[in-house]
Amino acid sequence: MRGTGHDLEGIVDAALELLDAFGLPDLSMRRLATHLGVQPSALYWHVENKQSLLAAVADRIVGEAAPATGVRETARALRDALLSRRDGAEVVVSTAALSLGSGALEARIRSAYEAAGSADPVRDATVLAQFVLGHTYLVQQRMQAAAIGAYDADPAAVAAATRADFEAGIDRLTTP
Amino acid sequence: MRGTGHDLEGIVDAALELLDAFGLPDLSMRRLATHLGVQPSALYWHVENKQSLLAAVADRIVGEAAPATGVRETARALRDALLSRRDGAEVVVSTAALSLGSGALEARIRSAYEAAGSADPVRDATVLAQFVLGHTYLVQQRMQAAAIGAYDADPAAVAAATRADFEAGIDRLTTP
DNA sequence: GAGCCTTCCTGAACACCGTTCACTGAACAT
DNA sequence: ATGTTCAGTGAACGGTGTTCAGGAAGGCTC
Repeated sequence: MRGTGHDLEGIVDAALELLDAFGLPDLSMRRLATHLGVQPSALYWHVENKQSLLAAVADRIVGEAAPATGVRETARALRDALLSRRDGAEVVVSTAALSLGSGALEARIRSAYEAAGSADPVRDATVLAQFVLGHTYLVQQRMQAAAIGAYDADPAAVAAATRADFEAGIDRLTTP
Repeated sequence: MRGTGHDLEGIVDAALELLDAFGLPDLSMRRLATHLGVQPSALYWHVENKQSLLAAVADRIVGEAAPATGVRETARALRDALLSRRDGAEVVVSTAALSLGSGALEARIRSAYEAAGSADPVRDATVLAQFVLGHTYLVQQRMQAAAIGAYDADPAAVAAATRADFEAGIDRLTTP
């Protein structure tokens, strides 16, 4: 059903729904196809790979980050964007080499540094992007672990504590 | 054949060999079993999961980092340890929640901070560990991409440039 | 020495996975 | 009418992690 007219955008939409609902490990091409009312092989008309599909998903996640002015604000907006989708950080990081979903992320940080008059915006952006991605990946992993099993219970407390960690990090990294 | 006497340590050894030889995506339980001259199901007597196996591998990778004194030196030693194994950073990061392979990594950084008389060693260690892991993961990904296809050719040049990025990062993060 | 219990492994199966490929319609252009 | 392009089907291929009943071998106790 749903007959005709699937394009890459619609597929990415569906993938994001499944991602939020079931998480990255359970986001399979077969599941995605079923969700779109289509045979799995049909996806390969629109998409070359699962990898490239995930890259498109990563680009969308990064692209949905709220606009912001200033380096710190940009970093916060990007962190929030990754955290707003289940396994968002993992998707973006794992497709960083091709996407460049993290290329887009780094580019946004870089232009913020340029606007702020940095002496070496490329290096500054590289370093800050590495911190943002590492931090967010580990935080999200920990939040999921807290949601499932034991660890240290309350995810809200985890969110607050990690937010403070993040502020400490960008504070050190953005004050020369 | 090879009859009796496989323990977790030997399995981790074999897994590390396969990791270096073929990379993480091609490190399957079946391949690992074949490499040990054993049926795949035999592995599950020694190991609960593939995940927990990878966690043990991650612990080993981190544990092999050279001893070092000082925060910066510790961070460098850990980065080198992750880079010395193919896909080492990915293995450590992806098993961070359970391992805690990154727990061990963070603990080493923390004690370095304590020895240096940090006011808040826990937060400092968390932040620096997040940077080290994010940086190393992305660097290793890029180096592999450079080794395979295009990107920007020479891996040695990539190594030098990323090393400078790393120094810039730990410099900012370790000077209050 | 006989029986048992623990340790380690086999062999087969289950339910998936990403991906390929020949083929089929429908829509549109000539 | 005819041919081309778009979009999707259905079946298959080789691989994956994991489970489970069973079996062989060594050490313990009676």
